[in-house]
Amino acid sequence: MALTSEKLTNNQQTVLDLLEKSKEPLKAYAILFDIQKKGIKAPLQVYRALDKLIEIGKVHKIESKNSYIACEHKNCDSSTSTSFLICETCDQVTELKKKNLSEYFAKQSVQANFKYSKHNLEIYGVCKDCKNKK
Amino acid sequence: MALTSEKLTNNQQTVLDLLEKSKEPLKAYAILFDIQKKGIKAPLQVYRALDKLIEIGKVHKIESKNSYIACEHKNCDSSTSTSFLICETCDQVTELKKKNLSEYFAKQSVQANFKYSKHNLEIYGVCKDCKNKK
DNA sequence: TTAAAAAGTGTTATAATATAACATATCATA
DNA sequence: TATGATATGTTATATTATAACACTTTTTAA
Repeated sequence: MALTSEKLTNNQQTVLDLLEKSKEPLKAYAILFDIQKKGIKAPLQVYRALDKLIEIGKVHKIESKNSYIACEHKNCDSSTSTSFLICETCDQVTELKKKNLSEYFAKQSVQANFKYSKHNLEIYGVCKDCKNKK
Repeated sequence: MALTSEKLTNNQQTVLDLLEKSKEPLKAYAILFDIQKKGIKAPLQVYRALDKLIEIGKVHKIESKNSYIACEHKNCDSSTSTSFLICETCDQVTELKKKNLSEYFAKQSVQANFKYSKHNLEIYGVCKDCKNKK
């Protein structure tokens, strides 16, 4: 079965729905707090749902913030690489398409005699909206 | 006073010495365990030393591994950006020089109308040594 | 179709990572 | 030498994440 049409369980769908509604990345315990009304009571239920969603590429983890965000790309079927623009002012996160970047990193890696497999990139700065507000 | 000649305190020097001896990145509690014989007894003492060492650019954090590594570059005076090659086989980490990468990311950011400030890049793959061992 | 395998659930407990708060000490420097 | 900044030692606690186990549901394939 294609990953993109994979059927989610209730817990997985509940967590994904919340992340897709959110403008910012959410922390696991913030997710837990928000969905307790839907019968999810324990951290493990959240972490297990997140693990699966990450595995199928619907959710990404932002490592430097211990936060999770729904993938913005339609039909994303991969959890391998992630690239983000993170606004230091408003915490909004934008996901970069990764094809060019992956190719660039693969090239850079070759120079170090290193076989590229995947990457996480977190770029910090000021987003469009916050630049304009100044 | 130039950052590169900044005098370290005993705790800071003890933590830095350990990280510089290590082939791999170390976790905070692993550092604590290793230096308890030197009078450091509590996690906070380690975290405070790490905070300072990171601030002056002598140590970097590898976010996806919650681990810390001594900077390989002489006279590194900045904690802003980091770029690593991380071997999935042996856990060795190589730090990439960041100038080219920073310029590249700054350019990529402009396209998204985003003002680049700094980045963390973690590239996973197989290092030279592990490729050869196969 | 049904038995076996795989995946998911609910729950309690606990591990691993990191910071708060506060009293005291050290050090640079004016 | 006092004063302000930085660091220290300590206890307690917050935050993030996983282990273990019994049970249920779904998928697969004989």
